[in-house]
Amino acid sequence: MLDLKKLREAPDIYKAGVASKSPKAAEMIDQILELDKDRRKWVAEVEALKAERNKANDQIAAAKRSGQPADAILTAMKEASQKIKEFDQKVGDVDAKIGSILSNIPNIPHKDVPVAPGATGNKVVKTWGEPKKLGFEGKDHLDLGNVLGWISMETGAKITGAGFPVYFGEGARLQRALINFMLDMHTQKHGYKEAWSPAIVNRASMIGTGQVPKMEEDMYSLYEPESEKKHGDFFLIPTAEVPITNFFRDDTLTEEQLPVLMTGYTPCFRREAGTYGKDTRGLSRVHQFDKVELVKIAHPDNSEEELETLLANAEAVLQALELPYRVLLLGSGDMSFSAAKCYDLEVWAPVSQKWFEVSSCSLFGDFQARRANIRFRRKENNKIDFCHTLNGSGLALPRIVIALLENFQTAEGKINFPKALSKYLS
RNA sequence: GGAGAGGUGGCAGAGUGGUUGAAUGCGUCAGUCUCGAAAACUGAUAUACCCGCAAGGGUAUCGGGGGUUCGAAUCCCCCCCUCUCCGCCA
Repeated sequence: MLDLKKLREAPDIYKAGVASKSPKAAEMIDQILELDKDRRKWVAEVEALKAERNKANDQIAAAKRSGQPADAILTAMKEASQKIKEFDQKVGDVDAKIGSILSNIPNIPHKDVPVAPGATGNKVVKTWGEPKKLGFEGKDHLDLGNVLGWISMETGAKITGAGFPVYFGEGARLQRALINFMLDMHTQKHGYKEAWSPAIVNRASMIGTGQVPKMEEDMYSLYEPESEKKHGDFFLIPTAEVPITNFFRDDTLTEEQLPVLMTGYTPCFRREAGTYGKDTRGLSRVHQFDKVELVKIAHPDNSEEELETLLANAEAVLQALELPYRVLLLGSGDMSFSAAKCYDLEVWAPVSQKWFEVSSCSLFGDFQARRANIRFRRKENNKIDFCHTLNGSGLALPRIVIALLENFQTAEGKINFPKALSKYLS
């Protein structure tokens, strides 16, 4: 959620910022400013009326106490109250309109972000390791997974539907191994506190981190509007970012508590509507997957540095797994709705001959904190201010499995997992 | 799922239609006292929004939403949450 006050003061800066992510959304800013003018007019009027009514109420109370009649004020106030109700309605309507438009306007990019449409602004800022050459004709991850009996897309399709992989044997164990390996690293080496959370959240949480209302269609929803019985307005989480960030919704933290560093494993559920036929082979794009997430609630003064360490924490996983990767700084057109600055980590798969995105490390500024009302109190002046939020995958499993299988396969069709995993796979 | 009790400021806890943004206690902060500290005393101690350069003024907020009323923490309705008992269950 953008700050309406700042938007009012510097509309052009915001318009340019929003336009660099979504030209269409930028048009909505003028609408908002118009409505805001309206709103303030009505607020001023209704509040003046209420002030009058409050005074009259005191008079009525005083009259009653001393046994005087108050009929004249009473009838006058009856009318005023009717008017107040009408004006309140108007204010409420405008508020709702502003709120619904504002909640559909994306965050504006940080100054470091290249401004360019689509993915054209993305910049490779780092590469680590050498893209591997196998020296023999390898299989891609799905063929390997099938031959080894570790991955079955067919079984998943039978019990659920397309895009729900089932893992068997060592393939199943590999999931557990990766989750434990990553959680141990982040809690023991990087100072994160582990959380284990529900995978179902309410609407307020989805709004808090920005998935709803804009991307509601991409979310699995448990709401059944046509049903007589209530099933609650619930969603399956698309990422642990949602529950973990919302732990702090409506909280006012002390300055000493910042930064909050939290990690957690959860399953993630994504409808991926409209992406059919694009990079969908095997594990590249699935509807349910597992992920270890990193979340930070940071002080606004040093949130940019926190993004760099968050990125380094995610990179450490890939380095330990000896997987060649590159870091992309996303351009404005390719960033997610809520992000102000975002790095993608992409890992190389030598048989698929592709880079696979395994992590997005994002700084949201106060965009999510405003929506979720996550604040802190400054020690020096006792004033309350919004926190900054950050998060990044650390990491998502399926594409790591792709990279592990393809990079570490032997000519004999076996997998020689990197040392870092031996403790978890032995 | 059934029955009951409850949800008030940072915390505890009054308040059942009118000078209650909310008694009182605790906590916190500042001051007095002290070599310093404790104690005691004095004062301060919410958030959001609107008007205003500011000083300041105004409005709203007692789990959330709606209603009754000139006026709601207080009355009515719906929802959420917590606790106790029963049922069910990994």
